[in-house]
Amino acid sequence: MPELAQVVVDVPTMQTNQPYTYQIPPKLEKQIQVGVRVIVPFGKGKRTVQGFVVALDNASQYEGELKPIQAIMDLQPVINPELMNLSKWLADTTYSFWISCLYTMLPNLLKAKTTRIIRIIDEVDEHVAFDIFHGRDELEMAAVQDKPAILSELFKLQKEGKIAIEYQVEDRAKAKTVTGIRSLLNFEQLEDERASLHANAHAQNRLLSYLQSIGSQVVKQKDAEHKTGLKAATFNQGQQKGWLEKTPVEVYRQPLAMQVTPDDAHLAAPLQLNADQQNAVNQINQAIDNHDPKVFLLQGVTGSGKTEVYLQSIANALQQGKTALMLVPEISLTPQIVNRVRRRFGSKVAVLHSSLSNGERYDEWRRIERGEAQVVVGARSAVFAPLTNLGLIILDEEHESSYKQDESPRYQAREVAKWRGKYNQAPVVLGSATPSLESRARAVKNVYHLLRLPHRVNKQELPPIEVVDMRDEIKKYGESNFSQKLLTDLNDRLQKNEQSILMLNRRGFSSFMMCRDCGNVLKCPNCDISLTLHMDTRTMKCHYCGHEEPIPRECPNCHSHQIRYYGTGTEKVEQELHQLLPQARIIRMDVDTTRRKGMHAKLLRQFGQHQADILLGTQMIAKGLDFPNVTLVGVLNADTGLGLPDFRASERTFDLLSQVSGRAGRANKQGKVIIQTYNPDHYAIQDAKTHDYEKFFNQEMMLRRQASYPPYYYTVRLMASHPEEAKAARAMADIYGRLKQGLLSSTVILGPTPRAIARMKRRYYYQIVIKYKKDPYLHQLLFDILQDTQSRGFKDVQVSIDPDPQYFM
DNA sequence: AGCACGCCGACT
DNA sequence: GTCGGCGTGCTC
Repeated sequence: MPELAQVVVDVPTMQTNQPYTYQIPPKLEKQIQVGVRVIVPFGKGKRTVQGFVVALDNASQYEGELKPIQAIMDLQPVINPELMNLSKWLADTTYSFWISCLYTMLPNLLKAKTTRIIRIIDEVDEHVAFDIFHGRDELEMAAVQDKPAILSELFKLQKEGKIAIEYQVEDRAKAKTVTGIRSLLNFEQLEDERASLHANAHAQNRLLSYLQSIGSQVVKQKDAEHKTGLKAATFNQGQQKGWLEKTPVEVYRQPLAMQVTPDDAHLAAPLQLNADQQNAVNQINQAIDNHDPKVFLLQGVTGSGKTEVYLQSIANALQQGKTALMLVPEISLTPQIVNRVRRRFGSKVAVLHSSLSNGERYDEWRRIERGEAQVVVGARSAVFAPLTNLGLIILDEEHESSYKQDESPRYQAREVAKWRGKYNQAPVVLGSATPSLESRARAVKNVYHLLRLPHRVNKQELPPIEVVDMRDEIKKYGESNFSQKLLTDLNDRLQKNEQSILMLNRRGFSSFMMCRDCGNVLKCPNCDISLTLHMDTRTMKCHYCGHEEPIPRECPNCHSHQIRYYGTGTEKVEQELHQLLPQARIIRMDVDTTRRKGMHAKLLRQFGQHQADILLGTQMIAKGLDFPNVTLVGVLNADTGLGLPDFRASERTFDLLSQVSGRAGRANKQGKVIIQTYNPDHYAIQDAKTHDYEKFFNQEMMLRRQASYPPYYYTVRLMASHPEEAKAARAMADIYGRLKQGLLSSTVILGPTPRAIARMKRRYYYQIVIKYKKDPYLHQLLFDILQDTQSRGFKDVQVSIDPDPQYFM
């Protein structure tokens, strides 16, 4: 029996980013396992924290006295051996805390909430008892946290021993329960009860029979009522008479209650594959069967039937007794795709949406963890789904930037998927119509295995794309979001009773209030950014810190009333469209109209049922939607992303236009795409127009090579922030010096420069970008820098490191 | 993070 | 002379 446990504690700092050794008390030694959560004393005082057991041991190098583990939170490990290994690798490669990585892999509910409670333990004077404690004998620390006067008073009382601070670690993970019943008597005893009943007590008589029929089982009371037709009151009588007892029964919450999970007997059959699809499935299946952790890049034009390839490969993995993980970008985690997987695999499927409540997410997670679901579909964080015996991992739309988490731990789900593939000896399939340059370049070098689906399943041509030069339009017809060409075609579709999709590209775009007299733009008081108008709440909001203020009636600078709203939001476009095409029925989809749970699905369903003629939306409508009656797709402003100081701007624009084009003419009707732009000659737009990925790839690779960007170079971004600009700049200059000295001369260090949005949440940001091919010193040096900046000499400076950043701005 | 220790300025 | 500010270091 091991006597010691190595525990990673929930204190996310660089200094505590290591396991601590604890004694295992004899009464806990049978229950303790690697991967369970524990409560341990940590530091001075009575402070306790949650932690994870990461190893069991018999000896420790630590000289001091070891404290004992106070309690175990889990009966079974919540982190299995694979995820334990993964968490360590994740912390190392993303420069983040081990504890943060462990929590990232689990549903939120397993993160403990610690509360500090102040309790009166001796006589205090009336002022304290009433003004601070409100007549009670305890108080939550959080209530007085930001009141320094009270805090210092409490501090004194603590010194005098009149109050004490208690720490409570509270486990929020609660299974949902309903009332269940269980018989307290055996068959004969129940029979005896029956003998003493009145002859007309039919209900009770029936209850007794029912109790006899269930034996010692626990049954949900609702089910029992349903089965017997008896009322709750009868069960209460039974309880009073001592026939039965009520006991909680654990149930899963019903996240998709509205959607039908088909009966496993009525699952949809696989579709017939074409030769290319069959070849892809064969190769993937072979890798599954041979435990070959190969990475496939499945490059297929929109409508080429990638999803069917995924589904049939998953089916094969299941047949081999293995499990499968399918990741899709959040934005395309639509009911359409989810239902398709459910129709094929029924109750074997677990879905991890971002829109699940914490409780629902916890329930789905437990279904996976207990092996009740063998197929998981989900967005980025589902890559940590606790599936065992993985046979296949799929990443759909692998080029999507949402696979990278933009806060610590800044992991790239694609890399995590590859790690798990290797660990499980399972193939990984990266699917895309427009692969990221990184992935395609690896396929060229045979690091990945390229599979192509060059033909659309219905043999239909890709829709013709027409590019409209908006500079000409404005000269001829004045300012409008709609070209004559687009209006004519929209009208035409209305006549034919066909549908259209309009997309407003919101990237690099802001809608703001500006004064026409003095040019003053309304800005956030905390951040270096203009406020955005939100009509739904009638406020101006800051997208970075959440600051909110009323819409001004006059300019705060010159008090002119000529303050107006600029920029194009979906709302404004919708209004304009109503004026231009009064007869058209429009559904608008953006963050405002889809915020409420289930609205996303509802709006899409309405559009699918042709309750509207035009679907107007932001990027969220570009992916994965498949409406057979849509024959026109319009992009109102194709190039707003091109102007951004971002080396992936062209790639993103090309992807977006290619994706959105795929929405037109999916069934047997010929579709058409109109792209409005101010940069009609840009290669990203021209190549999208001709559906020429290869040409775009070659052109973009050339530019990346010239400028030493990925995939030719790796990149890391360092950011430092401080409430005072000079302190942030100074810290960064310091870091620059250390990098310059410690790294190879072939490594390029850019900066330090203020970030594009230099001030956010009252802090100033500076950044450095490092470009390198291979630098053996980099990894350790970055860790050293993190360590040092979090201790001395860098007071209040926050430093963070972003490996392989998605944006440089 | 949260707490203690220890070193300097401004008060009873 | 002490009280309390904050910079520094440690938590098994």
